[in-house]
Amino acid sequence: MKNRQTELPDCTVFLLGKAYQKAHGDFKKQLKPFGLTNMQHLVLEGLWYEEDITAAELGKMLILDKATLSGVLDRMVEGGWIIKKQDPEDKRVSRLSTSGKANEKKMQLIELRKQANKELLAQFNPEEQILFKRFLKDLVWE
Amino acid sequence: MKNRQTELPDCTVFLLGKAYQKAHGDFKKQLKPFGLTNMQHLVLEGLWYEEDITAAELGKMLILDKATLSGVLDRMVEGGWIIKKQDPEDKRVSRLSTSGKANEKKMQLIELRKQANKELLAQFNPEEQILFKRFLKDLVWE
DNA sequence: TATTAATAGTTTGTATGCGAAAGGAAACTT
DNA sequence: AAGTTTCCTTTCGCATACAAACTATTAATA
Repeated sequence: MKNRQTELPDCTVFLLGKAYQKAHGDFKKQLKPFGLTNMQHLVLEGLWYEEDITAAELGKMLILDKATLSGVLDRMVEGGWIIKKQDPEDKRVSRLSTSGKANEKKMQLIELRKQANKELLAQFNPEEQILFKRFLKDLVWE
Repeated sequence: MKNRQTELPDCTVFLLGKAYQKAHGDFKKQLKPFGLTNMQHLVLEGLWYEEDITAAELGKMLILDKATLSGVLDRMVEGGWIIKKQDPEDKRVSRLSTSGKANEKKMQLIELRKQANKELLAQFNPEEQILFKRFLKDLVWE
């Protein structure tokens, strides 16, 4: 990663991708001991933020394609991280909740994310951190 | 995309991923008429920057895993975008070059990327643009 | 020089990511 | 109530990503 950017075109899309790649990779390593992927951790955070929601609602919250989410949820049910129940009111709907196994590690996993974010931004001063996050939010939500 | 971030944890890794997802998706749409994926476009840019390099060198330039690159290059050879030749000096090495079909569209494709970047950053003023790019570079290259 | 180590690429397996189409269910229309 | 539309989700196909194992080849060294 010591390859100076003199070698590369001044492309923000590229930079954004590589910055994400790095942040994603770093967090991935920290999650490995737990047997969770980044996506699975994100789903847990989403469900802890709002329990018993539908897959569609979760997808909206996390800005995830329903097609992507479908497979992720299946693997998480298999892995015993979440529970998926058909809504009795509306049979189209899957209601999602976290498992006991997941909840046992809740504090630990949330702390892990906080730490990862702190480390990611450690090289910036507080004002820069605020600014950077503002930029990202502006990009995501126009 | 009107889902305000009040719904989401203050997670920079997440924001970075979503900002990338959006930038990537926007550019993807613009590339579709050309029959190129974002990755394939990136490879062409890399080869126009430095022709006749090896897959390993390209991977280093673009910060790409060799396993990922291997498949991408295969599909690009199939699609007639690049030419892959075994190096006569070192039989392990593949030397890469762009095809005539690719070179015909070179100016157009480079312009497309420049436009995409301009649009991505359009909501920021010049100072903010510089700052944002600096932040990203700092993240990627520490 | 025979052996070992390092390098370049491919392959395999798992997990995203998304477009498109399909399936099932509920809501709406006439 | 039959027909249409809309909604939630899954499935399929293709394209990244990356770890790990493997092949082929070259370099290093004992």
